[in-house]
Amino acid sequence: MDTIKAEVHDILKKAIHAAVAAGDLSIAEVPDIPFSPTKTPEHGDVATPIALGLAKQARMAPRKIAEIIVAHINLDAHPTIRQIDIAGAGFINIHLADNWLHDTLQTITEMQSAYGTCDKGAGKHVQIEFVSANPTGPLNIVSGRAAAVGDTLVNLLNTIGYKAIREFYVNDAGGQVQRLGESIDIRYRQALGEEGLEIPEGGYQGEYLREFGQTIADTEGNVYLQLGTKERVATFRDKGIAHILEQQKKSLERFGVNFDVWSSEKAIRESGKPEEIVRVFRENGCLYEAEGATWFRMTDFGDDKDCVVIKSDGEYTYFVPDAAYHRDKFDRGFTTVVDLLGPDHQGHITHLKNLVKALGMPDDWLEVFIIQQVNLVDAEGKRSDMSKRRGQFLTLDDLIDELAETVGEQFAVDVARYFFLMRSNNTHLDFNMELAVTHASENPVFYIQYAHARCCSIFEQGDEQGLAPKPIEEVSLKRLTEPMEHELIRKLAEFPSAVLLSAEAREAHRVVHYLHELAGIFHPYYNQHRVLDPADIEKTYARLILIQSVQRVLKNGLTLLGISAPTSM
RNA sequence: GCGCCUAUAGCUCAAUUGGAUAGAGCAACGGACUUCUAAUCCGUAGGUUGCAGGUUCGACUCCUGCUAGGCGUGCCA
Repeated sequence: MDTIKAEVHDILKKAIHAAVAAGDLSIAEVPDIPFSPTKTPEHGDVATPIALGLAKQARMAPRKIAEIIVAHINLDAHPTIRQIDIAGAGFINIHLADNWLHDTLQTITEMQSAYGTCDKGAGKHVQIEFVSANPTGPLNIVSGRAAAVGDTLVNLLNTIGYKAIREFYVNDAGGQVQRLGESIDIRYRQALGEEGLEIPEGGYQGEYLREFGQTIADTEGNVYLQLGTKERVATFRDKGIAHILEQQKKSLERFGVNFDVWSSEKAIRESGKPEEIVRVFRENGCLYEAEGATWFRMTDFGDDKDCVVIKSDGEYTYFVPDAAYHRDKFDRGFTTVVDLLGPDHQGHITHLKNLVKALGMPDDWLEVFIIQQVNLVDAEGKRSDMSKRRGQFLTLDDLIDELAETVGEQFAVDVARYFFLMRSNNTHLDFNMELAVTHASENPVFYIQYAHARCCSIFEQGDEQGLAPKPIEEVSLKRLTEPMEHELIRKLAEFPSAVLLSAEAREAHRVVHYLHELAGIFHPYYNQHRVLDPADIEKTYARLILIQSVQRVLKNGLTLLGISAPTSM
């Protein structure tokens, strides 16, 4: 598709230049030629609104311009183009010759799992940082959504030629983990029978810490009571971080997400980089002292308030290690860095960008996206709130457990990933547990998987009937004459550009929709036309090639999303 | 108060970044299994794209002002 588009692009450009040279068209310069979607077959295979765009410059009616451009195309010289129409307000609709369709099938057959890849991002290194949940509790559902999106984005970027990695930033330093230590301390002492204790304000109430405290008490007894409070809390903090991080890793692995790099905030703080960052900020005049603290001039970057970077007690606020961490990313040589943040970090985006700017990194080097919140919706459609602090929330593991009860472990992961990926990043996602569990069979993910399974089933049946696929060279693809076959191949040809668009926009949901559309053409085709037809062997072989291609694209697409492609259902 | 996000069919969401008649899935209604898997298909119905202006050949998309909801908002990350 991309090569054919390039070819058509070239032909149109030459035609416009020829029209200008001949004096038929008077325009200062030829803009880039855009392509518009062709929603119906009548609009051809490739369409462009270029004539509409030139109307103002050329001071001519769009349809007239389209006619002039088309008049300068010699159809005989371009066998790939079967027919050119001018339609609507002045759209140029191009119908391609059938051998283009055959070339598409040829390409898919040759490339197999590589179909959809390109080298657009060759030589560029991208880091995607996502999840990065505090090591203070089990991963919640928003983290699950971020995990699915980040994981898929990395797949997409690698597919279009980037070298992309998954990175998790562990916030294992600072106030939050301090309160984790304090909370575990309370639970531990409670487990040993101490009474009148309460989790302090801002601490973690969750049941998981009660269990953890109990486990420590059971296995190690009261040895920690001999330590001073400060030392004991610090010990529990470190034990807690290690324990919870391990749980988080397990959850992510179960969800099919494997990070390439785990970074530690503690390590960053101890690396000397924060001091260096502060020095640079100070030298650049970004800092000043007030009220016993050190402030960063966010207002110099257009923000309405300055921010404290060093507290009056001498500790850094999160801005310093965050800036140092991004400096670290830059020093590691990434051409682009993508941060996927949770919904409660919206205000942090501009701060982060300002800090990075103050460190002299290019404006477009850092991309920040918010993965919006996930609302759990119950049977009545009522939204339930999630608060980690209050300890009432559904974890990613709970979600998969619950789905697995009905559809099994593998499909549970598939369904959860699909749900998380089906919406654009910054829309709030309503996750209807009841629907996902009780109406599992109506879930859209099965629609796509079922299409794949049906393809597999055809080959199984074919084998039994002695109708195994033949090599494409020995098949007469001209036998694919049905309009639906034409439509199917057009959709297959779109796959690489769907992947490219999705990756460049950092929007994984586009691939989901693409696959759903592909399945939406395949199922009706399957219903109306028999592939295996012993009465017409030639047609059967041609259709088997088509089905192989559909199966291949479905599988490649599902693999990008981390969703399985079952051979039977 | 200020900043960011969101508002599209009864519900949940798309719309290739300004293009042709705004599309899917649920839910509703009516049909199709002696034929490669009915987790499927075919059909019907459903809209002033929150409101009011503006920009232009053309607006769900961009600009301004409203309205409603969510998140955030100087020593948490």
